[in-house]
Amino acid sequence: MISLSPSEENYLKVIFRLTQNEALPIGTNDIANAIHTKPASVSDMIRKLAVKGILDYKKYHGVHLTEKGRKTALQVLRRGRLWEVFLVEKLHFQWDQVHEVAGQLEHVRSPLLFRRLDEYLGFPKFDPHGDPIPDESGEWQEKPKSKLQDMKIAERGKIVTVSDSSAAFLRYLDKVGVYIGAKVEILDKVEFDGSLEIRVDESRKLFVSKEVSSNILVQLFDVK
Amino acid sequence: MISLSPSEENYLKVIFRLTQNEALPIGTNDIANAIHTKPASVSDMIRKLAVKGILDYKKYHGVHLTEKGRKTALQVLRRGRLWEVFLVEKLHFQWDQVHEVAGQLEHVRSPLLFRRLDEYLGFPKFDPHGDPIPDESGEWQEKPKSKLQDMKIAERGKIVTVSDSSAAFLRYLDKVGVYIGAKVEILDKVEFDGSLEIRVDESRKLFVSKEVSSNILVQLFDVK
DNA sequence: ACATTTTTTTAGTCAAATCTAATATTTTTT
DNA sequence: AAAAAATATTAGATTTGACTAAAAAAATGT
Repeated sequence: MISLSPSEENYLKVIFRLTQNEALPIGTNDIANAIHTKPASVSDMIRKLAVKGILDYKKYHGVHLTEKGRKTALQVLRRGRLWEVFLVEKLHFQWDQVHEVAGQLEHVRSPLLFRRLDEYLGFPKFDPHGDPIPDESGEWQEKPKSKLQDMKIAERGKIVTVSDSSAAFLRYLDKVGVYIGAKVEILDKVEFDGSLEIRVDESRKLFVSKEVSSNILVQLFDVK
Repeated sequence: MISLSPSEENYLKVIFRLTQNEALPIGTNDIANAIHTKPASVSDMIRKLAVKGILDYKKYHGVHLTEKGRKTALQVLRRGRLWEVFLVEKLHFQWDQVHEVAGQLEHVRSPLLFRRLDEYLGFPKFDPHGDPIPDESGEWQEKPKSKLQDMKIAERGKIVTVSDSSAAFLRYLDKVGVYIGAKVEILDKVEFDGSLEIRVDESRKLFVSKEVSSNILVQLFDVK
């Protein structure tokens, strides 16, 4: 196994995340932005990671992780997400308090520690945000998606996709402030027309029609 | 609260330990030795810590922690020892496996984390090696000491002091390889003369007379 | 008391990771 | 297609923590 510094691990994690979400080529500005550093520093680090065989890099043409880079990134994610589960389930952190601490803990190096922690937590497959936890060989389960329309009252989840991507629909979502990644909670279901009252991002309340809620796909959060 | 780098924290911890044990002035060589670095690096770091008000330092005259330094050191110890309890009690590490991992974990910064961890572990007063865990304000309980002579068969502990410090006695202890900090386990007690068969440091077996074992003070390890 | 040994400090390098300022390349606009 | 804007890279500086080699101070032995 290759050994990276905490700083290198942070770059790797961010590059992995950015290259997953967007198929677009990702640039030094994106990375610099995500990691609170300057583009010049990113250029330096990218060259270094390329030498280590973590990613392929051609000047002015963005980066793309190698298989080795992908595997390594998954292990960093694994460590961070296991800690997140620990912090929420055992130490009763709120799920928005875990990020900073997990970000420090994830750089601790000890295979035994993570094997034991995993076991202690009952081999969780998802972290408190619903993101999958890779196993030691980098495999993970996708969390099943359900229609917003099919959720029950009081259930909560995160919006992950839409099944209708017409401009009209997307424009509507934008207007009412519903976006990929937003947290939703079902407040009420109206029998008559199948419309829903939902809460978005723990704050705004909103009514959506059955047509709309049938085209929004959500990952449910674990209940407890 | 003052903020130190992991490296500074390591120096601080070692200086605290060395100045506790030995009343003698401790030198750059001692520190360099304990921390696997070179005396020259110690000189540099000492000057830096003096500037931060962690210790007093006069060229060629050793160091002595300020009150601020002592308080800060106790918090580092607290963090490391809480993790040691966690690793042994929850993740079932052997107590000789915890050191390296706890040494990484202790540099994680988050007051909330340690308050919650402390609570989760049931506010332990001692770590798995029997060392006391300071509370948030730096107070700790001394572990009671008992005579080696008074231990029962199969009990284990760590030698912490001797009540006879004559040269003859110390020379004897030296000769048979018994020293402050050594782990002992009672293997057998001889009714006839009160002598003991003990195991030192998980390896060597040794017989000691009643006179000897009455002058050796031990901290018992927790049974479980 | 002075020579030797040990300990401590200084001076000068080095590597990692960052930064700023300047330059180079690509993309977008007109 | 040239000018302007955005993005990426290099060059050079800085900080942190370490190192080696050499000088300085203190301790020790005879």
